[in-house]
Amino acid sequence: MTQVHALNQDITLAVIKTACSSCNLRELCLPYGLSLEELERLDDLVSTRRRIKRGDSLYRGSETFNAIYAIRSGFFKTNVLLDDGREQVTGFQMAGELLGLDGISTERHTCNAIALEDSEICAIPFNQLENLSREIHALQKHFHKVMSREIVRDHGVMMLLGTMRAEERLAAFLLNLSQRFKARGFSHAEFYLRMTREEIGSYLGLKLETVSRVFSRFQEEGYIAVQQKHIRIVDIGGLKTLVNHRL
Amino acid sequence: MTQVHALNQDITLAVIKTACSSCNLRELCLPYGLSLEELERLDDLVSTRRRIKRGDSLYRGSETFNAIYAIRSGFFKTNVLLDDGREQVTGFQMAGELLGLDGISTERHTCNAIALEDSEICAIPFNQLENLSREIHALQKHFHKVMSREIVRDHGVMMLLGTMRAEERLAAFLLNLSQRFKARGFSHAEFYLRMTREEIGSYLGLKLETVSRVFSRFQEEGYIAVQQKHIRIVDIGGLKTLVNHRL
DNA sequence: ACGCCGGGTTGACCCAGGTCAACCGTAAAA
DNA sequence: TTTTACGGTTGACCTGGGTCAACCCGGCGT
Repeated sequence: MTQVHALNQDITLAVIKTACSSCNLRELCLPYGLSLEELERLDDLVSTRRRIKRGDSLYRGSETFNAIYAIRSGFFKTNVLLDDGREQVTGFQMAGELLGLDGISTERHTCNAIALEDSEICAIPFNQLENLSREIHALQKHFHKVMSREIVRDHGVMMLLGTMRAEERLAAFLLNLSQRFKARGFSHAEFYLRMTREEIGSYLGLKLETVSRVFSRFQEEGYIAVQQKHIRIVDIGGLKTLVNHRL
Repeated sequence: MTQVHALNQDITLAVIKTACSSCNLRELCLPYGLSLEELERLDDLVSTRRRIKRGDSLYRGSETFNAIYAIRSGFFKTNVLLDDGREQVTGFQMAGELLGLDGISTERHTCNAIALEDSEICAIPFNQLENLSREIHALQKHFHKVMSREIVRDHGVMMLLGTMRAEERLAAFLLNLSQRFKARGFSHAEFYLRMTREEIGSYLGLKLETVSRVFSRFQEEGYIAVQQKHIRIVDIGGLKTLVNHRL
């Protein structure tokens, strides 16, 4: 069993060995703003690339932390579980985004990262990243910005959870996804949701039935066309209006 | 007018000139884990100390970012405003905690930091902090941990806003304050709330009336004694039970 | 081809917490 | 000392979204 697993890993490593310097996500990801020479030094550091199958976890809460992860392809959710079983999805992450920043503070992960589709990740040993970022100013600067961006993003979610009604939350959610797909060169108007209604609900502080109902209402009112996980945004301006102006 | 202001600042600076190395918050704050020699280098960096009067803001959203702030004494809230006037309080900060980390990502502040009582802060120019943290390994490490801790904290708030009922939120809120006061050497069982019911409500995604009612109910049920802003926790175990076990 | 199952939709009903409004207490202003 | 104003409390009522339950649909395993 262990042997088979190890074998699989070797094959996996061989297949997807790819460098930051040739990764088309480098402008979204950690290498942003680095010179070619600096990029190569980062390459040396990112030795481990790994596939994660849909439903498997990249890491789990309470595991010891020693690396952060960049998503090469695929889609993840992070969640936190309460003793009594309640789940809070704390984020959805897509290609070019970093996972695991939560683990730095206590040197243990504080949430679970679960692949919502077959994914590939690059593991970046954190100690080495700290070492390198002491030498490469641009890397240090960018890493700090990435961490800070995460904090700002979380404040946005707090705003959403604390002051918005269901329709506003879902409109904001769709607009956010749309904008992120667009930044990755995909259509901003048409995409597949990788997560279930229940996961969306957990993220937005709503029940799955409410998510479903609001999607239906959005469709009736001509904002979007939904069919299961397929979303087409028909009236993006309408959604934007929904978010900011209380009815 | 400007002259008077400048004069006041001079006096202020003279009065509260104090070094990190002799600050009794150093174990909670940025200097954590530094050697004496390292501490002195950090001292050089923290040149500006400033008083903020109750109600005044330390910084406002969209101001350009160039320093982070350590609270020497006092109490702050941070908030974000929506176009239509809705406010979301994103956090309450007390002595030894850092403010302004949100500004790193875009080099502009993304929220307002407002003093809830007369306070004193130390401004730490961020560029210089980055420079120094490239030289002092322990400083770099600790700064990363502080940023990460902020992310973890925000996940906690998301959990609270996304899955908890009003009583659970308020119990969690009181326990959190209690624990932070304790860490600063104050009573963990008896303290003054620096914020209004409305601000608590905004932070917890509740209306001020609900906050008031739940406090009254907690009092009836013997968990706490409230009188206006004065809180005494009578049954800390009871509150803890409330948080984790859905009734 | 069929049945199963997990995810999604929809309806009927309910309740936690929001809303609106009256009133109170304390602390600063006059 | 009195006045005023702001924060807090409490009550009556309302409603958005939760709950419970039935049903639907599409993909997968047999």
